[in-house]
Amino acid sequence: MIEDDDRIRMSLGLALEDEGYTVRSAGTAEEGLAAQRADPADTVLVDLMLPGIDGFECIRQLRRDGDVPIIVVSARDDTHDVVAALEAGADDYVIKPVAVKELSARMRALRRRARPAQASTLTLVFGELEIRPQAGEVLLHGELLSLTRTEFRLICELAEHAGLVLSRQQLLERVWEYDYGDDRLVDVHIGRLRQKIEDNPSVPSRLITVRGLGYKLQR
Amino acid sequence: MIEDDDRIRMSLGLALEDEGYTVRSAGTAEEGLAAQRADPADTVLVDLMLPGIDGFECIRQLRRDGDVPIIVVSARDDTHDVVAALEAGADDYVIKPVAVKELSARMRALRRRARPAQASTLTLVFGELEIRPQAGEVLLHGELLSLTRTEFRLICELAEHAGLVLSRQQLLERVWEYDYGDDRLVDVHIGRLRQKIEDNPSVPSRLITVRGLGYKLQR
DNA sequence: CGCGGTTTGTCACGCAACTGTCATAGATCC
DNA sequence: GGATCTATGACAGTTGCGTGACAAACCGCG
Repeated sequence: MIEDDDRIRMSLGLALEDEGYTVRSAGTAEEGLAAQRADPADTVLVDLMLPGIDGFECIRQLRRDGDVPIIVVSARDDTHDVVAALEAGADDYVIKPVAVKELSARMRALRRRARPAQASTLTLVFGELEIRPQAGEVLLHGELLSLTRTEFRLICELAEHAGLVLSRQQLLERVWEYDYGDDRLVDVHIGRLRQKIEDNPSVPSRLITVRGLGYKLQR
Repeated sequence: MIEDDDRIRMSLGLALEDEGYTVRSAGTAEEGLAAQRADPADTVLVDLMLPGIDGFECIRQLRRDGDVPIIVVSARDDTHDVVAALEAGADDYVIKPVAVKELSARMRALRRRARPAQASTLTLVFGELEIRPQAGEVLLHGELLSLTRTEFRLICELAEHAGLVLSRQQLLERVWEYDYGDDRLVDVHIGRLRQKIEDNPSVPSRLITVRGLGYKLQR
């Protein structure tokens, strides 16, 4: 929720939590946008009258970053504002004060329409290597590889953070869901993965060792 | 547009045509539903106060037939009605009299969210395999297969997410509506389904096992 | 209400594939 | 040159999957 009026933020936030939502709120567009980038919510409520960046611009920026459902919650009951907000990329526009039940129903209705957050992760491409987390497929030179589950989860994890070094411990946590574990285990699986995704496994070009730190997938 | 008041139908219809829409209208839910079945519109506007079948029931039936965007245009400004209409499957609710510009903007906003051409889920085609969820038919090489209810729901679920891996737990939830369940159960039914839809059931080419993850229907 | 046939869920078993461990060999750094 | 880090082959234990058999539940029908 991006809303500058503290009281509304408080009361609406609590009311929505009663409805079962988890609410995070920001007092300015800048804060809200940053929060949405850092850790995206699955629905955004935004006021139009904001200090600094105004609501319309805020909507446009949210839209540029992704296709999160956006509902305007505004005190202004004016056709021009409604049209402008929807044009900017909002999905719905309700007038304050709003019945929480109605807002909640509108959020649910909108959620039904929202694309199941896949557009971004459908295919990750790294040159000749393509990874489709949803489809459980990895292709090299256009050909389907047969990876084991561990190999698959490992490469997905690396691909989601392509270019960043992940330590063995991080990988153990995320792929194996171990709290601790033997670093060698990661090595072994990296090795097996290289056999499959590297053109020359002994001289890795995609799955890179960063000595002392961990591994990364070359962008 | 499903609306029983002739004057509103007239004026709103003309106004929307000015906005560039092609409008067809019906005076009762029965007429409107029939029209939508015969030649689906890409957005439906519906009043709540209708003679015969009322607006809520009309929405439910439209929803059962497909996922056309539905906007309620009602004179009643009542939270209960809004919530009920949205629960029934409507996507938006505006109060009469409504500014045409606003209605038009809401229609456009909704259209952005509408799944492109999934309205035509009449037949899902996978090579020689055709699935008609609405008709309850599955054809292989043009011939009608006789599937059990479970097999049918299973293949529909897989077909709706063709190319994506569905885990056994996901399938249990969606096909069986179990919250938990035995993974073997899914295996067994997948096996039975393969007997019917695979040319060589022991070497599946359509209904693919993704080891450690689940199953998917090959696009 | 009872009767056939069909559908459904459970189970146990066997095969194939996968996993983690270890030991050894190799690479890199200072 | 020694210390540290990484790669890899082999192996035994485990897991995941497919399947046939079977009993319970269901269904249409007389």
